[in-house]
Amino acid sequence: MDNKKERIIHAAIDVFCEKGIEKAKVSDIVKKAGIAQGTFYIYFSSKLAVMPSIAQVMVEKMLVEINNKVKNSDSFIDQLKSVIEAVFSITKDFREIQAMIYAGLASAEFLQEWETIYSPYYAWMSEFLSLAKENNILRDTVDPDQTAVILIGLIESVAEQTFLYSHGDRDMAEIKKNEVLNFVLHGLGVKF
Amino acid sequence: MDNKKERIIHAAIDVFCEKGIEKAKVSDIVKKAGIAQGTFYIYFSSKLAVMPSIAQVMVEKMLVEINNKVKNSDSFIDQLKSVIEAVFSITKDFREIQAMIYAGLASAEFLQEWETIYSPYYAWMSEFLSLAKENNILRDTVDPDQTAVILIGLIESVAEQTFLYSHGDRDMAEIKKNEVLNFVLHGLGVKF
Amino acid sequence: MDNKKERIIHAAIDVFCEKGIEKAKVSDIVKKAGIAQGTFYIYFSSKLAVMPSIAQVMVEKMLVEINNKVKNSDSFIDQLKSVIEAVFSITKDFREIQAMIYAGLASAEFLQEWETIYSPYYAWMSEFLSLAKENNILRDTVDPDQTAVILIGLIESVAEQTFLYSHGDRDMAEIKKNEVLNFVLHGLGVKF
Amino acid sequence: MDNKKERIIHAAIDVFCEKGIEKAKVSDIVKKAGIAQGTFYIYFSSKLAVMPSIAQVMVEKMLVEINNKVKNSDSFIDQLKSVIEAVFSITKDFREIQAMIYAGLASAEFLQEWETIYSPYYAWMSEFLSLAKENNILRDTVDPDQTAVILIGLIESVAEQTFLYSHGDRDMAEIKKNEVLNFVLHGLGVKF
DNA sequence: AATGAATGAGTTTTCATTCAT
DNA sequence: TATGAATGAAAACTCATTCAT
Repeated sequence: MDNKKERIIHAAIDVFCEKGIEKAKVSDIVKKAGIAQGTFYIYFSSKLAVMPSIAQVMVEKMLVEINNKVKNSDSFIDQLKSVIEAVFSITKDFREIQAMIYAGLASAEFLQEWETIYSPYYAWMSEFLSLAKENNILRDTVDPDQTAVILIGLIESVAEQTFLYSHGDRDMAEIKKNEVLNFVLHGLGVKF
Repeated sequence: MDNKKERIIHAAIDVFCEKGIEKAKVSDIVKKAGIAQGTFYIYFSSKLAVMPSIAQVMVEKMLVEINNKVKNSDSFIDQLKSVIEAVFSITKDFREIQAMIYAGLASAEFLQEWETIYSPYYAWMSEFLSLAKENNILRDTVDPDQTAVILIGLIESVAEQTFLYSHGDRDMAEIKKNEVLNFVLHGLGVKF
Repeated sequence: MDNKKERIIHAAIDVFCEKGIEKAKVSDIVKKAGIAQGTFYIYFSSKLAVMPSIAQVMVEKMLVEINNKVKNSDSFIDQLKSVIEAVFSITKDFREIQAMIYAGLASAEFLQEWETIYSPYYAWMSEFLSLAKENNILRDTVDPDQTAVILIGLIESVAEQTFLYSHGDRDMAEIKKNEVLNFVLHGLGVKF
Repeated sequence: MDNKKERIIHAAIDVFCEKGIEKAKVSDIVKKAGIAQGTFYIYFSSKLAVMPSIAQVMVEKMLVEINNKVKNSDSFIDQLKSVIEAVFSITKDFREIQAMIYAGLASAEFLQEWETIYSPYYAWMSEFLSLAKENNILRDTVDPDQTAVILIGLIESVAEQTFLYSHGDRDMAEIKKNEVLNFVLHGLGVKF
């Protein structure tokens, strides 16, 4: 059943979060998933081969979080705030996973896959900017596709940096988010 | 000789680039460095303990590249262009290492060290912005420290994305750099 | 259907030829046989339990080949030539299987079975010699049963050696066959 | 030290003899050799990779046994008897190893090696026959190289068959040896 | 009878680290 | 300092066999 594959992926995410990248073992994953060691290898050829599936889940989580936070009725600025909130929130919970995925990219035998997996995320952001541009809220020179990449990279990297160095300092996160919002608003040339 | 330590660090960089974080072995590193297995442990207490040294080298490389490209006599915009050039250039050559360092950060233990290592990089950028702000080139609301983090994250992440997905497409890099420059100029509220 | 059992045996022969004894898996056999993993165990109690059936098939092949080649109307020498031809021919095609069966013998459990399986082969050869002896063609001291073992061992081992070390060299096979024939004729004390 | 490699090879021979092919484990071998598990892999890349070394030792054992038994002062017939004794003796003690080596040959990635390893054995036998031929003891048509192969194959295969099917029956071995001797004397056309 | 996903004990294999030289 | 063979605990991975369907 595909149920088993799901369980492996989610167990893998949990274990990586708890134990960190280096110390996570397949045996931990299967224990958490409640399956036999051998079953793991029916679904994934090796420990590394789970990564694309994890990335997929992370993208899904991100899109769900964004959709939960961003209300169509809100103003563009509020929507942007919500996007930043969403990215910070997911990054806080899954910072290690994100780092692991980046590292996984490096040793990629999967490059083609990664593009496919991430495209919905970039596509959403691009669409979000397109809409705003059509509504004449952004400067004319904004290219939605290019800017989507910039926005995602910018927000994620600041979020990572935030939760990496300021464990528990809640104010710091708020300050960072505000600073990001402010910079992005100017970067996009948002008309108030 | 300190020469040996250097050789270990550079061999480690090479091996991590080639094999990725999971598969790099101490035996590969020492082979490449041309030293004995045991010698490694004279200079580094463990395999992970090389990481800070690698990060250090990367930061140095980055600052050297920036100092080579950025001329004090240039206008702020040209200097910014040069910074972007520098970051893209280093990222192109050492993308895997950057990813690895991010992942290495995750398995912490060294957190304190990391901040010390990276601070010259952030400090340079902050100083760069401070100077521009004093010269009234930027919008008043720019906070140099905060914005340094934003700028570095933004440029690096786009650079990574560029070289990860568009192997060899030279035009793509140019387009991305321009787009980044444009966005940053607006984000900083640069007065032309 | 008994058809399935046949398919398993022949698939097993193929797989053992291709992969060798150590690396052959039940999963390979069932894949080749086009049946489910579990079905294997309906027909054979374990992986090793196929071996006797394989040996049986090999003996049958050998006897069929001999019966095809050896004509009753031929002279003894021509019949002997044909026997050598037959053994060389089968060995050429199934060298790996023969070796595997020898190895399989080692892990016994089935010793009794093996004797039963091989006896028709030895019996044929013994009968062949008995007839010649009755016709006064062989030296008086030939013991048909003992000599059958000698003859089979002799021909098979040279054939194996031939096809193992002289891949594709057709002349070599002819030379070896002639040498074997010559030696055996003297060994049997054949009266011309 | 090369001492370790030796110990692994001899432990491997012991274990294969005791446990049979299928059931021998690397862990058994290292236990018997008195070394660590990992040490095995310094000297041999896998369990199968020990085989050529084992074959080498077997050839050496055989030549030592032959040299012990065959006295130059003996008549050719007595020398031949001693050769048969030697081959039967070694086969009795290491039948499983021989079978394993044959099977190993089948899955050969080592074919080239095997020829080199076995050549001293064939060379000895060829030289043995050459000498007898020069002394006019054999029929003129004997080709020493070809006949060496025939002789070795003949004696070994009967010996294997003997110890496989007549466990403990000492008389049977004697009968077989006599029969082989007799057949070979005729085959070689030995002049009494 | 047939299936094939699941099992998990058993094995191989790895590799960071040590230590006698 | 430098060496590199040796270690062995720890991990990955295999695969014959079972069993619910």
